[in-house]
Formats: sequence, structure tokens, C-alpha cells
Amino acid sequence: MNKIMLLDGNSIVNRAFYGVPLLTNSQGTYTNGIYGFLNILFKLIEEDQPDYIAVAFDLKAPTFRHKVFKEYKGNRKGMPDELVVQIPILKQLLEAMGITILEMEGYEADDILGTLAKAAEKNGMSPIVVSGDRDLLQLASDITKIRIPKTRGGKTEIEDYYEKDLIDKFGVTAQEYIEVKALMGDSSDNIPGVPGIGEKTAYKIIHEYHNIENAIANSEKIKPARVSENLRVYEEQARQSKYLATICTDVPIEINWESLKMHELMNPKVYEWFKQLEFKSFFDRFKTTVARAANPSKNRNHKKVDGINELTEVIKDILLKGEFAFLIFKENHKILGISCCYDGSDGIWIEASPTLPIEEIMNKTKELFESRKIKKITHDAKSTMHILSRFGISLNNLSFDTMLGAYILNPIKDSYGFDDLAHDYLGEIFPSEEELLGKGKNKKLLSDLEENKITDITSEQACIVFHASKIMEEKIKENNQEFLYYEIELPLIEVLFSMEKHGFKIDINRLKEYIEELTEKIDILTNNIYNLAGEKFNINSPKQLGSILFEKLMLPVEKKTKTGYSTAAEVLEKLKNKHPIINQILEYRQLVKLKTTYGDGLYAAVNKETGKLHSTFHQTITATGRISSTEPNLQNIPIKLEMGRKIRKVFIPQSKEYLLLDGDYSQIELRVLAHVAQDETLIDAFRSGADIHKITASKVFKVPVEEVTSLQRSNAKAVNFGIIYGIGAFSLSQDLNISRKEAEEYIESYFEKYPKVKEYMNRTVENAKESGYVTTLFGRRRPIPEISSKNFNLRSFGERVAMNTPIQGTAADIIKIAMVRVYKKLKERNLRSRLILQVHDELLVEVHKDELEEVKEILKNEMENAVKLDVPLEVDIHFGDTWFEAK
DNA sequence: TCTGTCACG
DNA sequence: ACGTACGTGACAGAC
Repeated sequence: MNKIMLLDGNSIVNRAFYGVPLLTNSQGTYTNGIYGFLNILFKLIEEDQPDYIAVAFDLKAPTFRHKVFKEYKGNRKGMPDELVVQIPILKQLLEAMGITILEMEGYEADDILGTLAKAAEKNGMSPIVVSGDRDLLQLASDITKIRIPKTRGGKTEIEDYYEKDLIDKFGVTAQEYIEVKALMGDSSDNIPGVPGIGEKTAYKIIHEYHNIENAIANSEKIKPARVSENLRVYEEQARQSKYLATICTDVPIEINWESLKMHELMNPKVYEWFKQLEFKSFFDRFKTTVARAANPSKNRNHKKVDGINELTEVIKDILLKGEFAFLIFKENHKILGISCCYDGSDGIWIEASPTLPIEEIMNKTKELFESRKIKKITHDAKSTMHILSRFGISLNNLSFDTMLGAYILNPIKDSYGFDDLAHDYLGEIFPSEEELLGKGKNKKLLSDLEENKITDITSEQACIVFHASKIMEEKIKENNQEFLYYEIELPLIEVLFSMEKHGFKIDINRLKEYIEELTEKIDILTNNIYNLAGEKFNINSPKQLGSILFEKLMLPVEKKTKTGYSTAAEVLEKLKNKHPIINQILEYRQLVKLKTTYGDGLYAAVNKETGKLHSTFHQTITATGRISSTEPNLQNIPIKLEMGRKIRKVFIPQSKEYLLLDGDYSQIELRVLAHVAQDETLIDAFRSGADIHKITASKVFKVPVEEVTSLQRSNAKAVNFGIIYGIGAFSLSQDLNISRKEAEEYIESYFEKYPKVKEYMNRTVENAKESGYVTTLFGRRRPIPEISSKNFNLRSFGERVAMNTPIQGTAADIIKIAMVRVYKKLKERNLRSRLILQVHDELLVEVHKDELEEVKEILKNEMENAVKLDVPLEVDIHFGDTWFEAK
């Protein structure tokens, strides 16, 4: 007998949503309801192997039940927004799987399922009705099976009911199940039932009288008296409840059985959906043939080159084409080979081998890489340049970097892998690194794979890069981002490469001394703390520290975290006067931070050969356009506190012939704000060259500039920062330790004095809501999906981001322009001085003593004139023998 | 691997 | 009534 599976979409996704923790993919789309639904669906299909399938959904429109009883489901709370957004995705996914979705205005999903189940029975099929809701049990028969899945802690258990199971478990038939509900009502659907009759009484009555009419007729015999009387008084209400509780089995819906037939669910479209939703655990459900068919590019015919003659032919071809995409593959310091793609169809894998050593490949290809005529396309050019430089090769005429292109087109992604390129720009499927090699300790090496697989993967990636670059070029043009991409970001690659390669010299002996000094101080503090606590414990453990402070010493609890007491500096600061241990802990924390992160951390990062720190600068990480620095992070070296600042004395020039020259923008973000908001008052303030915080203080606190106190100035400074961040009164009040009301007054007063700033903020948020993104002065774009969220917090975050990103991002654009120009000038003039570091609003140059005056001029000039704004850009220049002195 | 904490702009 | 400033990265401890 043919089986037909009929699912109650809403109720199952609801169950799934609450049974699976709130998941999102990397785009921030909530996916837990969909994920849970699929888990249930797959399990059911595996168990029952249905021949036909359909999913019914409720519509928002009122149903026939509302017509007779407008309060029906009146007390229902709506779905949470996190679930609402998943429903349309689920529907599209089901459609992609070839599963028919049934909806009918005026009816609920239950009614559609009931109608189909009954029709299917008549048609000689076995219906399997699936719902998260027990109401459906009234559809059970000796042919129709009701299945109720429950998801708990990721596990799905299913209760099954034929009508006999209903009788076994509840002692009622399917029809009697309705009668019971008519009597007891249903608070979740707002079905009234009969007052005074609950579950127990309802069953008792139906066991004896089988239906409500019979019960009403015999109500005299029913005890207790109140139940008996209510049955008569509320007999109409009981009838209406029965009507409401009865699933309609004759919905006027046309049934096309053929269209409900099951197909292979795991088709290419579905594969794509799963990739986007990041349901990696479902991937192995796809037959490899499907994955292959899903990917037209797999049909490319890649070639492996492992002989010198073939390589010569390839190079000849490339010289003819004038352009090629390439990737260099490196694993554990070993270079495996180079893949390339130059005519848009097949890729080529040039494999390093004993017969064709990498040195020989590099010797042969050097002319290509260094040619100023041949255009090069690659993915992550900066890393590539490091590899090439080991062979004394430089990369010229880089025409496109797809990693950077993907970032400019969408800076909020958290990875820019080949799978992303294929999906986002080519509409193709390519497995991610994790899918290809696994992850964690089981991660395989590319070189461990079969030979032809290596050829396929490496060549295919080069092809993806080639093709994606063409699409990206178009999009960059459409977005008016050509200047940003070709004049700022692309040239910046070489600048960052040079900074990384050059490195920052460290006075290693001085660093050792610094560590020793810290060690001694920490030892003393540790002893003091143990004495004050009366026992030894791990001061670094927030958990142990919390129990000492708040349980043993009974200090008042200011703030809690998810896991326990907060021991953050901000909290301890407030406990300073309550116990002498607090100051010791604060100082201990500060010194331990300095020792571990900056002392030991930097020491370990110093390159043994060069004696320098070679940080990596990331150009595709931040959502705003800033660069970031890792291993080590040189953008967060202490400066605010004296003890921390001292570490800057270990940062020195490479030799005594050199000095460190530092240029930093003064108030660049506020200046950008003045410009983009076109606020005359703010513009004038900057043109006058005066202290901007002081001026703001004078305006906000309505006192003459000369009479601004230092407290007023520092408060105004906080307001200025707040404005840039997308101000909130609460946070400002926290920051300044003032009341919320006062903070509100500050803000109001600020906007009164700088009205165009307020207009600008409103306009920017409006635009972001309209378009879904914000832009900087140079066309950098940041999508803000949160801004249309129904969730207050998410939406508020989106609004703040909309206000902040154009400012932070424009400042980032500006300093990047300056970097490119400074680099170019130093190179053009054949100077020995080198740009070595950028810290968001600051550039550091290692300058040869003979070139000091010239380079000072270049640095100041290029930074101040990187862009012409309606306010001047001011740069402070300092120099010295260490970074400490150069600030 | 996540959380808390803290360093920077 | 909501819970609270924008952007990062490193380290230690706890799971």
C-alpha cells in the first residue's frame, strides 16, 4: 500500500525551534527551527519511506472558526521574530526538495491534513500524519497513523498513534477525543469548553456517555451537582467548542496526487541551500553524484603539468593571453606547486616534484610574475608575495585580488574561501576547506589526497578565482567602488606586505629586563593578596577570585556575569574603599596583563633571525574598513598607563642609523563627522584650530571657552566620543558616572548646538533602513542586516552601526590613502626609510637619520592632504630613538 | 571552544 | 519596556 506523509508545518517548526538552541549561520540568519525541522523530516522519511508527501501551513488570515467565534486562538502570542524569519526560508527549502506546500485561506493546516488523510484513505493509501500538536489525534484510525515528534537536547523521539493506541492510552476513540476536548476546552486555542470540567472529569463523562449530546441528555445523572448544572447551562458553549475542536475533513481543496509524489530530496538546489544555511552535518546525505551534478564547473578538464617542457608550453600560452589567475599552494613550509587558469575553461596544476623541483618552477615563472605587461589575478596576494619573495621574485601588475574583491563587495562575511567565491559570484558549488580536508585533529593535508584530486582541487580553485574576478570587476563598477578598490585597497597590499616583511626591531635585552621587573612586582603583589585573603588561590581565575571576594570577604556584589560574579576592573574600582585587597588585585591584574601579553607574548613572537616582530596585517577582517594586526597585534601596545607605556621603549629602529618617526591624525573622526554632516558650527570650530573638546564643553555647558573646567572638558570629550559611536544616554551616564537624566541633557544640548550633526545621524539611519547598507566618503559599503530587525536590541545596534561606520570607515579610507602615497614617495625617491606600522590614526616610519627632514615633510604632507575635506586634517609629528620617545 | 578580562584606536 | 556606545586581538581558565 502506498504511504502518504502529511506534515503540520507550523507545529513541527515550532517544536523544533524550542527544542534546538538558537543557531545562526555566519550571515546572522537564524536557522535552528529549520535545522530541527529537517532533522525530524529526515528521520521520519527514513523510518516510513513514504511514497507521497506534503506539508501544510497555517495562513495569517482568519479561518472559518474565527467567523463563529472571534476569540478563537485569541490569547495566542505570536511567534518570536527569530522564528518568523525562518518560515519563508523553510518553505523555499521544501520547495527546492520538491515537497508540496499546502495552504488554504480560511482553513488551518490541521484541516488540510484532515482532508488529505481522509481522501488518501479512500484512495487506498496509508496516511501518516505528523504534528507537534496532540489535536491531530482525532484523525487517527486503523489506517491513519499519527506521529508526534519531540525534540529534546538535540534528540528526536516520536510517539505513534493508531486509533487503537488512543483507546489503549486514553480509553477513547478518535471521535471521542473530540468530545473530551469539547468539554474540557483548550486554553492554548482559547476554546472555552464547559466551566468546571477539566481533563479528568471530561474523560470520565465521555468514557460513560461517549459524546456530549448524550452527556447533556443525561446530565441529571452526572455528579457532582455543579458539573451536572454547568452541562445544561453551557450546553451551547459545549456544542460550539466541539465545532471549534473538530478538524474539518472536507476542505474544498483540489488534490493532485501526482504532484505529491516523493522525489530525491538531495538535489543540487538543496545542496546550495544547505551551504548557505551552513548545515554541514547534512552534507553526507548527498550522493557524490549529486554534489558533482550540482557543480557545472566540475566538468572542467584540469591538467597536471610535471615536466619542464610542458611548463614551458604553459608559460608561452600565458604570455600570449596577457593575463592569468594563479594560486601557490604551501603546506607546512613546503610548496606543493602552482595552479593557474588563463583562458576561462580548464585549469592547470604545476606540481613540484623531484623531476620538476619548485626552484625550477619558480625560475621559469619569474618572468611572468615580474612582467609589467602580464596581468595577474590571485586570491590573497599578500601571502602570495611572501612566498614569491623567498625565491627573490616580486609580483608586478597585480590586476585583481579576489579575497580583497569579496571583502570590498561584502565586508561583513567572516571568511572569503573558494567555496564562498564560487557560491556568491558564480552560483556554483565548491566544497569548503573543511569539507575537503576535515577539521581539528583529523584535518588532512592537501598533499595526502589522491593525485588526480589534488589536480582537480588546485586547478578548480584557480578557475574560480579567474571567473569570480570578472564578476567582481563588474560589481565594483556598478557600486562605484573602482577608486576604493583599484586606487586604495589594491595598492595597499604591497604596502602591507612591505610592512610585514620589514618588521619592527625589538631591543630584546630591554624586553627581558622589563619582564623581570614585572615578575618581581607580581611576586610581591601575589604574596600581599594571599595574606589579605588568608589563603592561596589562583588570582587569575575569575571564578576563584569571585568566591574569595564575594563569599569569603563578603564584599557587596555589584554585577554578575552569565557564569558568576563579575570581577572586572570597573567593578573592583567601586570596591576600592571596602577592602585593601582590591587595590592589590587591580595592580596585579594590570601587571599580569603586561607580563603575559606584552612581555612574554612579544618575546615569543620575536623572529630569532631578524630580531624583529613581523606582525600580519589583515585587510579583509573588519566591517568598517580598518586593518587589523595579529601575531602579534601591534595595534594595541599599551600607552595609557605609565607602567604599560614603558614597553614602547623596547620598540626600536633596525640600527643606530635610523630613528622612529610617528605621525598621528588629531581628532580625525570628529573632523570627518564635521565634513560629512556639514555642520557649520563644528566646521568653524575645526577651522579655528581650537581645542575641540573645550569648544564642545563651552557649548554643551553654556560657559565661555576660557571658563571651561577640566572636568567639563573631559565630560565633553566623552560626549564627542558618544556621538561618534551612536550615542545613548544610558551608556554616557555609565561612562561619566552621572545620572541618566544629566546624560540626556548633555546630549540634547549637544544636538542643539550642532543641529546638522543630528540631522546627519537621522538621515544616515533612514538611508540605511531604506537601502540596507551605509557607505563611506570613498564608497566603502557595509550592509547592516540588523537595521530592519523587529528585535529592539538588534535594530538599535544596527542604528548605532549606521551612525558609526561612515565615520570610522571614512577615517580608515583616509589613512589608507596616506599609506599608499607615503609608500610610493619613499619608493620613488629611493629613500631608505620605511613605513612599518599603522595604528588606525597613526603611521610609524623607520626613518634614516639623513632623511629625517625630507621624510617628516612627506609624512605630514601626505597624511594631511590625503583628502580635501571642508575642515583641515591635522597631523602631529614626533620622532625619537624608541617608539616611547616618538609619541 | 567559549567566557571573561583587558590592551589599543 | 526593552539593555546599552563603535571597531579590534590575546591570554588564562573552565568546560
